[in-house]
Amino acid sequence: MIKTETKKTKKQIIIEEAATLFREKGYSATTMRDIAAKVGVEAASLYNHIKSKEQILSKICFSLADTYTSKMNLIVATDDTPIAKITELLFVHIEINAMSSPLASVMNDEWRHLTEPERSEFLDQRRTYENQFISIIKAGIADESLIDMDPKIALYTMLSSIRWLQHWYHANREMEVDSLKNTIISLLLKGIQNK
Amino acid sequence: MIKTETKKTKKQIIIEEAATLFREKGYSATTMRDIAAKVGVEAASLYNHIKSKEQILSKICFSLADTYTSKMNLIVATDDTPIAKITELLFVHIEINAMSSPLASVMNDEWRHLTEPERSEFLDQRRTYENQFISIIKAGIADESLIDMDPKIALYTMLSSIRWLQHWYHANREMEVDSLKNTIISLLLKGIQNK
DNA sequence: TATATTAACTAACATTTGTTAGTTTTGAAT
DNA sequence: ATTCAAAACTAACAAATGTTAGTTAATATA
Repeated sequence: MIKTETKKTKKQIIIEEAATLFREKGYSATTMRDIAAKVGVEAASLYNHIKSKEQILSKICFSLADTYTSKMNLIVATDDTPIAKITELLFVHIEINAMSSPLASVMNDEWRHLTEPERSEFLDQRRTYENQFISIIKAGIADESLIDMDPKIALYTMLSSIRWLQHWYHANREMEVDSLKNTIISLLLKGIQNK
Repeated sequence: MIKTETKKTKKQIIIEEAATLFREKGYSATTMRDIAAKVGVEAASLYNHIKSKEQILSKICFSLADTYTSKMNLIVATDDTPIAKITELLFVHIEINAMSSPLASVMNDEWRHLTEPERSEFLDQRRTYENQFISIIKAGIADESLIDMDPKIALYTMLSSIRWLQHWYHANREMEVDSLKNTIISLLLKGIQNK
């Protein structure tokens, strides 16, 4: 079969519907029959397209993890200032968490239901990403564009601060994405205090 | 039986062990038999102390929600400046998320498995809390101690930024809690950018 | 049209799940 | 020592779960 890019494969549809359910109810509380009903098919028919329930989760986690990884590699390769790099990375996180589907919620909250060896692979990939991010923060501290602080705390606080978007934003679409971006970035760079 | 405060009731033990498991594996993936094994008892014996699995979750969510609510009421009643109030509230959040048991994780991540009417009650209580917090932020914007920004974005970003502690901190106990507090508060008030 | 592959279906499976029933053990108060 | 309630136990349940087997319908290729 020729795969055109306009038409989604059934596998993709299954993964997307599953992701929506995983975000709503969590991985464990979502049954194959739930997913099948959303797709419009019997539960057993899902297995013509996917190998197992866990493979669906795996595909979700790694597809988004790969997106983050490749973005990071692009940004690392530039000779932007540390602050410019961080700003760009935060843009990526905001965009993915605010806009992109339920994938972000699922990757962030349900990865722990992966079994070995996928679980370790996922954590390795995440650790690599975090280390790259921390190097950028350290470079910013070194050239004194950032205040002297624990880079790990700074990283986790920044990344964590964006996570609420994945739960809240799709219910509050009235906010403009660009103003959202600017508000959050300004908050993280300059804080909330006046002067 | 006389309830002394030094000795935990079996019900409390069950709830604590359950909370640990709910944080590790999630509510749905935790079975009554898992909990029973941790308590050192058969699954059926749990029902001499608790009414249902969901009641355990309910107790966890509301006990911590009540802690937040009463802290908020204390702080609202003072005549501190908005920034002082916000700082104090953030201290509370940091302390609870970093120190206090698995309750925080469970309340934050597993409340959606509550069924009605508990689910709505919980959400009502949370909304009330958030509205009180937002009022404080608005007061700070009004007296120009805070920069002019969307109070909702500021609130969610700040509260969300602290959540990583519940997942990460108990694995990284070497950090001092006080320095952790100060770093995060400074980051949120003044940002990461130098000058 | 004939053929071969893809993907749907029904039926059933072996486990696992939360929970109840009924019984025995424990331990404190009389 | 006897009593009685609290709390443990064993056994079992009905429902739900992920998945497989076997079969039929749909669709693309020859």
